[in-house]
Amino acid sequence: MSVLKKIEAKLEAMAPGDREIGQYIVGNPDQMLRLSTAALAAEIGRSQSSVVKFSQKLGYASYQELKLAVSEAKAQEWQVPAGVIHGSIEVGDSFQVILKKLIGSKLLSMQQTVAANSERVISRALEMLDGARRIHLVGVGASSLVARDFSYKLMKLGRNVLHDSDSHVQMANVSTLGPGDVLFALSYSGASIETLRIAELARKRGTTVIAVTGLHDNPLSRVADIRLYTIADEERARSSSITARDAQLTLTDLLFILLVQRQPDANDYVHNSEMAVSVLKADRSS
Amino acid sequence: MSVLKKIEAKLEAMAPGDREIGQYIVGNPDQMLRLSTAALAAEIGRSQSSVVKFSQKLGYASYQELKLAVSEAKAQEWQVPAGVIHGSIEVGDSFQVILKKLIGSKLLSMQQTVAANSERVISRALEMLDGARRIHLVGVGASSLVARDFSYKLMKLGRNVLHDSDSHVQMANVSTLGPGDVLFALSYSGASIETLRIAELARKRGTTVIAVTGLHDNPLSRVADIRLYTIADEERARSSSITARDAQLTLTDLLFILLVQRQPDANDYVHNSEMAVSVLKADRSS
DNA sequence: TTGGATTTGGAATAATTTATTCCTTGAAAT
DNA sequence: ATTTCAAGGAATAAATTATTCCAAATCCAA
Repeated sequence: MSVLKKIEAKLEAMAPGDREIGQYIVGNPDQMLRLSTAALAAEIGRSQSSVVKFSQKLGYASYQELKLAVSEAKAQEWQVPAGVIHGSIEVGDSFQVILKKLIGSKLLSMQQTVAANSERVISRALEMLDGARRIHLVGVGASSLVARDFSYKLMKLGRNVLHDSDSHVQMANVSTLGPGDVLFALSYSGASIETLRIAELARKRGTTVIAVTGLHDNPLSRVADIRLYTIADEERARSSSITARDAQLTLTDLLFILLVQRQPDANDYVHNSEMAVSVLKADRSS
Repeated sequence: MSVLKKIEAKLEAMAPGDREIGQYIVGNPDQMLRLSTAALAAEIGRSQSSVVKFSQKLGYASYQELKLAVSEAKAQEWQVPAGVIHGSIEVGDSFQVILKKLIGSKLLSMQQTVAANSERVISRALEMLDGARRIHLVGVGASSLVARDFSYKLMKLGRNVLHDSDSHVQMANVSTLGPGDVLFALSYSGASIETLRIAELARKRGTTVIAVTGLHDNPLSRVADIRLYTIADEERARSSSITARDAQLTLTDLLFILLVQRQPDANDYVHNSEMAVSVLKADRSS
């Protein structure tokens, strides 16, 4: 946990003097970094020594160490840039601000998505995908694109994959599935009717269903054998479809890479398929 | 630019003593953060005052300021986790390491991609897209998925969009284009034959061509009126298709958001299209 | 070359900052 | 009421940082 969070958490239990110091640091980390113990003490009307003692009570060897920790904490915060999480992209924003907010939201959804899925569940999903006779990928709308992207990657690994962007075709394909096959269903809402029906049908036929949905209760994940979750900033319609897609891609990319890890000859497959495609490239200098 | 890069750049022009100090800091930023001027001086066998002077020559008011700058620089580095840039995902990597590397590469390509396109070029592209009678999106393979994703978004804004994943159909569509239309062509290599031919044809018909390619010389961007660039970690086949796609998406997402910004009624369009889709959702609790 | 000018960089020292010690105060416990 | 102990500040010691000054090295121009 970052120092700032740690201080914030302990604030309650602190003596009044220490609390004032803590509040100041949490509230003004930037200033604090450029203040000496005496200056900080003056800022809040306390003694210089109390600031030093504050640092030590938190377990740091020196005030400088505390500063380093604060600096680091602020850095981690950059990762999820200040003001980004709670502020959607606004009409008045400058180009630079939009860039920061866009990348910030993307990063946040990626991080939260990987954090939302335990290694255990991921490796169960891997087992299933790895052992599957056939993998059927379903999704509609934007999720369909992610499904297709994942299907390309799985094909590169020589897997037996089924995907069509037309949900009727998807439905028709389900009737050929059975035990030993895997249905990989993507839907951020977890409520897309077509995807849901297909998952239900597959389940009935004994096919293992892996669902990738948002982290809210939803019908699709209730149907599934293995539940994977994606996190996007739901509130903001303007960016939500972007981050929901990024989250899904992060998850499928992760699964792909982990499959490559456990398939010794994966590089050959990938290499061969890339060679094959390169025949369709023009000479770059032509 | 980060202090470390700045120091590295100036290293050449420095006096021997300063160079030694600079090298140490660049090489051991972590240690440096915990060293006093005297300790750092002792470390490399120089005088304490020379360290102070070094800080001042770099334009910092004090050694502490330099430390803050270094700490910040290191923080930015964290964003692109240490070892990620130069290390691809290896077979022996643990789950946690893979997560970090994956997100690290994704973040890096997003950041570098937005940095690679000047605001000027982006706004020219926007002008074109905004004023276009029709927008024709082309791309094959993975780029086709990005093209489709972008086309969905443009449709949400009520734009006149043309896209088909079949390159023959794409080609057929080109013949209906003319001046006032825009061709948006995606290809990381910039050498996909179909996309290239389509772009050439469109150009001949007076259509404005916007190309999104990797940052190397390539035939597609040579044909284009407006050149946008994507950055991916080329070297590593295993992740390159992932980051190339992420870079393309970052760019198209950015364009989409900027279009929303300049279209006053955009929210209505987006809202309406989302309402329309929600008819196809099951009740989440059902 | 040679002699002045400039730069480099260290020693000494001043100034500032940090850490410790010691003491007072006040609140809780007995 | 007395003891105990935590809180917190004043004083001071220790350390770190900044400045000044000077010697040596280096660079130029004549």
